[in-house]
Amino acid sequence: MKIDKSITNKSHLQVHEHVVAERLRRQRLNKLFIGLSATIPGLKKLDKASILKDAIEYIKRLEEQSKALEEEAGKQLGKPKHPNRIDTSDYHSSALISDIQARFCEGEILIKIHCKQPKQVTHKLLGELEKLHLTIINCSVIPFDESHDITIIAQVLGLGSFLIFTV
Amino acid sequence: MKIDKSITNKSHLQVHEHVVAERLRRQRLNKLFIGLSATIPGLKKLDKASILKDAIEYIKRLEEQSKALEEEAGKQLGKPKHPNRIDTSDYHSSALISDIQARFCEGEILIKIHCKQPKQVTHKLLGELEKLHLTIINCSVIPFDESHDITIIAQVLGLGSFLIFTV
DNA sequence: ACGTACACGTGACAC
DNA sequence: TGTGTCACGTGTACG
Repeated sequence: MKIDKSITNKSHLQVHEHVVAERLRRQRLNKLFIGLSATIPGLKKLDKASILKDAIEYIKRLEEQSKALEEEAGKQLGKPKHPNRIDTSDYHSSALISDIQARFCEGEILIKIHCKQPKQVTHKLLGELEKLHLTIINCSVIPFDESHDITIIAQVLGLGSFLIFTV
Repeated sequence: MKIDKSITNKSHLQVHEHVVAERLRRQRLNKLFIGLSATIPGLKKLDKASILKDAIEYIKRLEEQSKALEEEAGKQLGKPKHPNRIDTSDYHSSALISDIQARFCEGEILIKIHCKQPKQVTHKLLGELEKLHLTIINCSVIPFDESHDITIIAQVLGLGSFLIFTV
């Protein structure tokens, strides 16, 4: 049974370009398969299905491991549920700060705050730092999206550690 | 032109089984592709090539992160003297920086450097950040004791985490 | 002989 | 419009 070539109005040249393109695509895919298999350690079967399967498995393992390590790093500092998060209810109640979060690591603290009135907030914060016997090393205020980001670096007297306030 | 079927002595039933088997294999592969794409966060194109490419990329990112976290954990347990210290020999060899130390916590990195020529050092650092596809959020330079302290805040593209360079 | 895996060319669909 | 991606059936090689 003869197939009518006229229904597909592709020229022979176009058809050949199509097969060439498909060839290129295939070998591109295969390159990626090889690359993926190279990134996976302990892979014995170079079967495509095995590559994909072990890739999924490996990614999940890495994610669990990373999460576990991060939690462990956080636990070493005390607070279990939200690692390194400290109480910031006092600042929230002042209604001056739209968003604040804080973390600390090894005696260093990082606090991020979004606020509208940087002057009042910084003044308040510097007062708090004063109460805590902290030495201000650096303080910078930059405008960002109609509000401000403030970064404060403070140092604990006596201790060598720093407090990093990124407001 | 008639094709001689006798050279391939497969029965019709056998041929059809072959077709079915290939179909099953294909859909098994596709299931794995879907599964792989599900394990990769922040994946927009569901293209096969993109899935493979982003999978490789993501695995490498996770490996680096895990390695970093492991080093951190190891140093915290084993060497209590300078926790979280990373290799800075490259910068030391430049003789531009008198002292540098780096720490990181929860995907955030803190680097402290003492240097005499802040311009060159910051330029060098910003170049490195550029290479790492980091977005510079803030950069401040303050004079201190005849040298300078530089603070750089950068953000990892795609990730929500920050890199804090306090130079 | 059988099952499995792969590359190939081809038609179809989408942007 | 063509450029890219996909699924399909088929031939073929390996264990």
